[in-house]
Amino acid sequence: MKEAGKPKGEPRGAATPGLRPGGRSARVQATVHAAVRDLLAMHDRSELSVPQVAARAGVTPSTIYRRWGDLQELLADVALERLKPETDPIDTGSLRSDLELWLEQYREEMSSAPGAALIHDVLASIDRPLGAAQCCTFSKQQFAVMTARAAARGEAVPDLDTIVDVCLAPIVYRILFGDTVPGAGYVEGLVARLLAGLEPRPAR
Amino acid sequence: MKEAGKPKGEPRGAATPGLRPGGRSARVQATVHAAVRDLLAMHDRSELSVPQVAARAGVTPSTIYRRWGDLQELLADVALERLKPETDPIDTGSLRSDLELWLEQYREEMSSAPGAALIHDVLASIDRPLGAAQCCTFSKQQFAVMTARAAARGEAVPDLDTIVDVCLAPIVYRILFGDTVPGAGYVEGLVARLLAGLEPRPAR
DNA sequence: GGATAAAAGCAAATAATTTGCGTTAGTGGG
DNA sequence: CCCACTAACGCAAATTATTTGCTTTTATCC
Repeated sequence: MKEAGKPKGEPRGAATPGLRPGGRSARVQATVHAAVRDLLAMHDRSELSVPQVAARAGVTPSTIYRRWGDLQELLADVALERLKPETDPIDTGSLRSDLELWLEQYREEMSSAPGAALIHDVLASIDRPLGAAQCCTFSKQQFAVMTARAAARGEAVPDLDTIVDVCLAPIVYRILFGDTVPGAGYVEGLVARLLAGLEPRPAR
Repeated sequence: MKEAGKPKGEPRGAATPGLRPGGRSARVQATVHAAVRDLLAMHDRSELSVPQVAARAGVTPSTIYRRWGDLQELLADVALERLKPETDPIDTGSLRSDLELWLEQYREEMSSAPGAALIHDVLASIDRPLGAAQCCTFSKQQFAVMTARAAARGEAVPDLDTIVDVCLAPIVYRILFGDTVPGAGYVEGLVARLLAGLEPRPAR
């Protein structure tokens, strides 16, 4: 029996944000995250357990349980951090190629087994569907940078939600549901569809 | 430690298909499925455990472990069955309204907490990403029925993959990633976007 | 009907998770 | 700078979940 979901007394924080930004707490978090990354890189994820992570991180299992709740939450936390973009999207001079480049790179990365695992981990978090939302926010922020630049150049730009719907969602959907794997030229088609709907002003 | 993923000796089957279609095996499967559904309807999913399901189903836990592996696999199996459409999509006379009706119903159902949980459960299955693919296949089969009817009426019909990309993927994406929740009129917009790309080629 | 083997039951062994309590170490007030 | 305060950690016992070896039941095929 895990724990009821209703009257939870907030024992576990979101881990990343500041519970006690200070020394030890942050140190433990970093160590545990590193341990997860290492173990994930070495063994198969089916042989990953909380006690194992704890041992490698040099903390007791109860520390992890108290702070993250269970393995899924911990994995989601780690995955979210890895999904956070570290740099702004490359500026190629046009929205079309900016999008094509970024989306193609995203597709490439998330089509791989480890990439898909990241998305799965983020989605698996039960107590915190916030993680998935944040993951989506990351992408939208990247799109926002691109459209801002495009708008500054005088290009007509689509809505952020529309970019997500037309270009990002299909990629993610196909990865998650293992539908026909997107091949070369797929991303170009999505972007073309997005930009084709620009001048004609679709209802929204 | 769960079990390695590579050299698995096929101890657990896909559960639903025929390992031993006959009497007892099928009976146990039905009982266990029912137990999961009942418990899921009663308590919160955080207080759902294999031993609990076993107790309610009147089987020993080891039976469940041997057959499904773990709780996630079992939940995925149950969810997949519930996601299987039991009837053909309603024939309203046009592809546009057929799609609008079906997608709106899908959106409505999967936006709810229990609906979203079904999708999550299907995706959570590790040993069997096939479940998710099958889930996608269900939807495509529904679309196939609609487009076949439309084609018989002489309507121009889009590709199945295109329907998934343009109409289904955005809905699922928004549900999973908790992005801005789709409101009224959302589905109509998606279908409009899909069908807009059909006849009016001249648009330039 | 009887041989065969898959699937289930049972129970002991192992591993994971929870929990109470004492200890360590950031944080804020004097 | 020192002290009180408390969040977060460590430790270990208690609980619960999972695995596993072996036996028994029961479909399935001759």
